[in-house]
Amino acid sequence: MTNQHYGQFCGLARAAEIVGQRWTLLILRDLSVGPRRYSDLVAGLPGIPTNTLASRLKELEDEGIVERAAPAGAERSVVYALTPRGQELGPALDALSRWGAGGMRTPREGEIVTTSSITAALRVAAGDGVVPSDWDTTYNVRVGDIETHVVMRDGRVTADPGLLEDPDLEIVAGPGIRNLLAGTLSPQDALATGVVQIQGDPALFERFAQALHVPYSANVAEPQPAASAAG
Amino acid sequence: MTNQHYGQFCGLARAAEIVGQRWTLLILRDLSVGPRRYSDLVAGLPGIPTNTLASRLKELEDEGIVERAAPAGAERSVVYALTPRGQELGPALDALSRWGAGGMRTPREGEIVTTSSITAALRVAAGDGVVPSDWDTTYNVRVGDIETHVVMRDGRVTADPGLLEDPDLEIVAGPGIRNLLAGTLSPQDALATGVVQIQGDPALFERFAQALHVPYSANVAEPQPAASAAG
DNA sequence: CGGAATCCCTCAAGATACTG
DNA sequence: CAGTATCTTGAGGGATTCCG
Repeated sequence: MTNQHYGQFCGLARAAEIVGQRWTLLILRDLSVGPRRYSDLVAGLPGIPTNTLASRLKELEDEGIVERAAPAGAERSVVYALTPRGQELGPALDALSRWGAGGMRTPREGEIVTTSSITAALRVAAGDGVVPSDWDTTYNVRVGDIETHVVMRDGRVTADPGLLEDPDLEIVAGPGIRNLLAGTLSPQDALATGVVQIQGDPALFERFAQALHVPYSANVAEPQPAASAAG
Repeated sequence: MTNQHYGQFCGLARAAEIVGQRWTLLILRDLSVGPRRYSDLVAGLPGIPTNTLASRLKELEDEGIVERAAPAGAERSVVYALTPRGQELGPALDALSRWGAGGMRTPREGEIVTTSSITAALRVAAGDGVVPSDWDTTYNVRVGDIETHVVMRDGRVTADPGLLEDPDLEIVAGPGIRNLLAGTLSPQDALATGVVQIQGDPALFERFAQALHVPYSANVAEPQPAASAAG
């Protein structure tokens, strides 16, 4: 029983045997953004032991979920990518992300964001990725020292790591940008309070907030509030 | 770091901290079928250590995902149920179930099915649960010694544990019924090969197969085939 | 330098017994 | 019935070393 078998002929049990392994969901999240080298994964998953990462990658490869791209020719870097079977996990990862996002309020002590986490969050926030086809807007989004960009074009919205050369709008924020995307903070208030700073047309910022949404669950129990009458 | 914190302000990471715990997904699956007593859970999760179950239930209660129903009056049995926040996990559990089901072929050595696993699978197989509103059909479904029933009525299809008194169709099968629901085995072949036995109108059996579908991934890598030229 | 394998240690989880 | 107590095991955390 190496890999946590539950002994049940059940789709959820089979899924749990894989995504229930520590770090696996985050590895899959990073790979869902795009192919990554081993060192990229190490950098994007602070705290992961290198042997655990190596084990997970091997297991996922054995399961047909991840593939190693052979270091062809002068390229001396092994690249890991999701297989088609791995990509089929997308809807499940999205659903889990939404659920988890719905329960997020403020970052816990020491919690960080990574390029992959922001990019994945923006993609999930884009939902089906459909926007009005006459939108043609590019955004650079910086959260802390993380750099990503969003493009709305041809009726689609996409999010990817890195910055664009000459975006229509520059957005700089902290993790509090989550409240904007959750709808608990209006674009106007986000700017007025300084939670988000922009450089460019504020109308494009409203468009940004209009196209991207993360859930906000009303059913979250607050962990031990001050003993008096809590909201 | 008791409960596997990943240190990332990310919905998926937060979700992983909960559903990544061993047994948690299966506990949630069982509770998603309906409220359960401690002993029900123990019985439905063969192999779970009782202290692990107790820990999980406590953690899930602390997270606001599960609630203990107080043993009111003469009832001396504690009942666990999903909170609204726990029910919000439904789409994620369904997505994971579908993905896992897509990778299932035949049961591994010793794998079993449980009442909750079958019931949950039938619910997932029902998709959005919509059927033609003129269908009014009841089924008893036995898989091994597991007893469940399916009702199609008022345009909805539901699945629940236990048997009905006088169903329109009795279905008896093994885990191979999965191939019927996956579409890799026709209702006719299922009957002809004896994979499924029915008692009642075969047309109702075709309706059953028509309304319930589990995924079947074409992208599954078969585990270590004979060493020669593998697909 | 990127991509791991190895070592050691801790703690979560497995197994079983026992109690309110 | 609903857990707690105790002991054991092994996966995973952390650092270092090795290899190509």
